[in-house]
Amino acid sequence: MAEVLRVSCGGLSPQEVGARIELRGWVHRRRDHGGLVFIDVRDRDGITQSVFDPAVASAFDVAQSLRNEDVIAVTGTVRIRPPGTENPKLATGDVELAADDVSVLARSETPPFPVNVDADVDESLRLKYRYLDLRRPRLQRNLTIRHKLVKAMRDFFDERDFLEVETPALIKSTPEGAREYLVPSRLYPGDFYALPQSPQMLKQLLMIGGIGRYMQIARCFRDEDSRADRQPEFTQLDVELSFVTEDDVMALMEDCIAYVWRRALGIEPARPLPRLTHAQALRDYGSDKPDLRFGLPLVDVAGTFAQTPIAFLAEHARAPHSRIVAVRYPGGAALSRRDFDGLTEAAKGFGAGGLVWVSFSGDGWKSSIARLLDDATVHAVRELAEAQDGDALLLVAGPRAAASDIAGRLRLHVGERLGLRDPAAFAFCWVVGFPLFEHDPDSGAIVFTHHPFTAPAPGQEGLIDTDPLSVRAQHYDLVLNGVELGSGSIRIHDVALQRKVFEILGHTRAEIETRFGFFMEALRFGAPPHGGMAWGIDRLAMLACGETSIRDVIAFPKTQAFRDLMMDAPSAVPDALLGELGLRRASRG
RNA sequence: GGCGUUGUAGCUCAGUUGGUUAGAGCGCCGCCCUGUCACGGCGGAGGUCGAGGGUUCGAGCCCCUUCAACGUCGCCA
Repeated sequence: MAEVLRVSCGGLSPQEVGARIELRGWVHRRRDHGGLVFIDVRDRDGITQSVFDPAVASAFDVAQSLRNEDVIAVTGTVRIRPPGTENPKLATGDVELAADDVSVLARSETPPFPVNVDADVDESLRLKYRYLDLRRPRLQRNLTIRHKLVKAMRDFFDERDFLEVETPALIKSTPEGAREYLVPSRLYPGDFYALPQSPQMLKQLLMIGGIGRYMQIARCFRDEDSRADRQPEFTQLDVELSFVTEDDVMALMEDCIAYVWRRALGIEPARPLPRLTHAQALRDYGSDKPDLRFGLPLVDVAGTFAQTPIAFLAEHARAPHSRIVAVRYPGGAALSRRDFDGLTEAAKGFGAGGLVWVSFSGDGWKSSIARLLDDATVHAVRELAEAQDGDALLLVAGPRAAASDIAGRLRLHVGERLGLRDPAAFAFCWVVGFPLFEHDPDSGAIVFTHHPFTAPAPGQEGLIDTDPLSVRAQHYDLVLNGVELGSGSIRIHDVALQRKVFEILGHTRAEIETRFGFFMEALRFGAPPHGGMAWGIDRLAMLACGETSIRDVIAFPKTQAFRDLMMDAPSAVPDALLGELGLRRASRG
C-alpha cells in the first residue's frame, strides 16, 4: 500500500490527485444520500469533502453513523470531482477524498449551538461553551489575525535590537490610579502582592538597569467595571527606550504600526500619521481621541450670538470659558421633526440641556428656535459652519469642556447615522501636547493627566511650582478610529523632579517613601533619560478584525460583570484554604 | 453603583386587548434516497415561557422583587 500522507483539511488541491491521504478533523456536515454519504471534514485550515461508497461497507456504515462535531480520521484517495459537481464555494472544491477507511476518534454530543455556521448565538452561551465557539470561522479568523499582529510586533522590535523582557505579575501594591487586584501571601499572612496595572515602573527600572531597548507583550490587570472594550485583564505591547525624545518614540511607533498593519493585514496606512495637539483635538473634534475617518469638525459660532436676545446663548457667547459649537449634519434638512427630537434626546443623553438646530434649503431656513432667530444671525452661523443647501446645523452651548464633549459625541452620532464610521477604514492619528496636570472638577485637586512619571516639556520644569496647570507634558497618544490605542511619554529621570511632582499631587514625603521608595532610590543611581509607550493589543486586534468588542479577539474572555462563564470563576474556596492564607470570610451583607 | 435592552423548544425567533391544547424555521431522532455541498422526501419527539411573589375567574402577556447576558453613564493614573 502506498504511503499515507497527512494533510490538513484546507490543503488539498488537484496536485494531490491519486495520493493516499489521511484527513483528521471534525465532522462539519454529513449529507447522507442513502446509497452515498458525503462527510465534510473540518480543521483550522479548511474543509474537505470526503465521499463514502457502499462498496466499502465497513467505512460506509461508520460514515452513516457520524454526527456533526464527531472527530474522525478518514483515509482514501484524492480524486478530481466528477464534472459539474465542483464546489466553487470551497477552496478544496475541485477535489474530494474517495474514502475507504474511517475511524472515529471521539464522538460528540449534539452541540448546544450550531458550530458549522457563524450564526448569531446568545453571547452567554458562546462564553460558556467557548471551546465550541472557538471552532467557528469568526474566532478562528480573529485569533489568526491577532497572532499575526503580535508576531509582527515581535519581529519589528527584534529587527531593531530590542529585548523582550518578562516582568513579574506579583508585585508591590502602589495604589495610584486604577483599582488593583490583590493576591494574599501565604508565607506572610496579612500581606499582599498586587497584580500590575501595567509594568510602568518595572520598565523604567529596566532602563535604569541598562537594558536600553525593551519590549514586552505584557498582561495587565485592573479591577474596574468593564465595557465593550475592556476586560479585567488585558494585554499591552509595552515599549521603553533610553536616550530618546518624544519624536524618536513617535517615529519608532509609527514605523511599528505601519509594519504591523502591512504584515498582518496587508494594508499600508497613509503616512505620516496626522498629528494634532490636545487643544486642537478638543477644539475641532470635542475629544482627545478623535475619529478622523470623517470630517465634520466642530465650528465655534459664539461670535454670531454676541448681541442675541436669547438668554442662554448670550450667556455662553460672552462667558470666557464657554463655547457655542456647531456640528454640521450633511443632508440634515431632510430630517423630520421626529428625527430632530431624536437628536435632541441623544444630545441630552450626552449631558446637554437641550439642542438647537437650524436647517437650510434653497429658499430659506427652519429652526427649533425659529421665532427667536433673525436672518442675519442665521446666515452668519451658516457662513461660519459652511453649511450647504440641504444641511442642518446642531448647536451646543455651554462651559468649554462640557460643550466640547457633547458636540464631539454629537459629531460621532451624526457620523454613525450617515455611515461615515466605516469599520474597514483605518484613520490613525497622534495626539500630542497634553497638559501635565489637570484640575479635577469634583475634588478641586490637581491630578495628573497621564501618570506621575511623565516628564514636563523641556524648560517648563520651573512652571511646576508657579503655574502647574500650564505645564505641557512630553506625552503622546496614538488614536485609531476614535479609540485610544495607546499612550506614551518621556519619563522623569531626575529624582528631585519626581519628588516635586508627587508633592504637587498632594503626597507627603512619608507617603512617597512608603509607596515608591524603591523607585525613588533607583533614580539616584544613574537613571538614563528614557521614554516609551504602551498599546492596548486587545483594542488594536478588535479594530483590525472589524469587531466592536474585545471579547471577540480574546480566546477566553470574561463577561461584562467579570465572570468566567466557562470555568465559573470567581468561585468560593474551602475555608481551610483561606486560613492558610491568613484570610477570614466576611459575612455577606 | 445608576439607567436601558433582552430573557418563550437544543439554536434563532414569532406569540394580537389578559381567554380553550404556546407556534415557525433550523437542529435532533426514525425511515427512504448513488453526486450532494444550507442535499431532498416522509414521519416523530421536544416547553418550569429566566426565577420568586402579586393582581385576576383566568397571566408568556399586567405589577413588584430578583438573577443573568449585553449596552450605557460613573469609573478606568
